[in-house]
Amino acid sequence: MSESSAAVRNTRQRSAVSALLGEMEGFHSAQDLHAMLRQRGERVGLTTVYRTLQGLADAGEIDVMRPPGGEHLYRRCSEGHHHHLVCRVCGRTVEVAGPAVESWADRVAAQHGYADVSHTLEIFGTCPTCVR
Amino acid sequence: MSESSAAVRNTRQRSAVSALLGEMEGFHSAQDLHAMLRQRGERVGLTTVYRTLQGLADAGEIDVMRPPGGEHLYRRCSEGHHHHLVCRVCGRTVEVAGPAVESWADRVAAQHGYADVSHTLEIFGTCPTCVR
DNA sequence: GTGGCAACGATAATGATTGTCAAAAACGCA
DNA sequence: TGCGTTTTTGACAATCATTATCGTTGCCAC
Repeated sequence: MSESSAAVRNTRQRSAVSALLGEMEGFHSAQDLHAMLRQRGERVGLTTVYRTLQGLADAGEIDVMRPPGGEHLYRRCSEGHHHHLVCRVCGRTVEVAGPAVESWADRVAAQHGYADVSHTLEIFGTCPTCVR
Repeated sequence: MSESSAAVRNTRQRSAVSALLGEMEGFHSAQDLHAMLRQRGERVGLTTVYRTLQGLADAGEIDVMRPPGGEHLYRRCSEGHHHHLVCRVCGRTVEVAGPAVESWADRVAAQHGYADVSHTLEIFGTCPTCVR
């Protein structure tokens, strides 16, 4: 019943997922990542991949994006809070920071008395390459 | 063969869905709306509700929200482009406009050469009532 | 009235995510 | 280092919103 028992253990599978994310560029779905691990010969269950990704996301170590009509995509990205500019065609992604937006969201929420504020923001467009 | 052949027909079901949305407050899922129509004795298929909602959303007549981990929610709301501040607990929703955010998003996208820009933004928090 | 064609709708299919639970692995401690 | 406890794992089943199918219905133009 102690509160110190919330130990997170180091397991082979957790390391594998984390390592894979470290080398990957761009966003990938849980199923994607699972398939890649399999190809490498890592023996990891799909369930575990989901759990690990969720854990990492909760811990803020990875970023989750939910494109319209698709599965969740995960990516290791820079520490601070930021958003994504995603190409609608090829998926190319740029990280963008918008301090003004953050403060605006907080301000608006506070005005209405909302507490514990968070937000999601994605920008979609067609990247220069795909425009042609 | 005229270009006017993209006729949208007036059907009982389409009217029913549209009318229901007109009287409802707040966001509701497709399944919700379908159940309500059923209770009223309107005979409408679930498939049709989905199709109709999609059509209305494409036409910009209703608004779609995709809360994390849940189903799509639909709502008839004001014409212009706006965003939502949603209570994480009770779902109470406030429409908010953020002209600064719109222009910021457009500007950022343009800087990176992205065209045909759109974006999604939702703010989540705990409303005053639920905080207590 | 009638014919063409879009809309409907019951049902099945899809597919990502989550729940289950026994077996395996990791960590703390002696 | 060895052992018990507790977390974690993973194969499989379940869930559940959404989409596809396809024969039938009914709107609308003529």
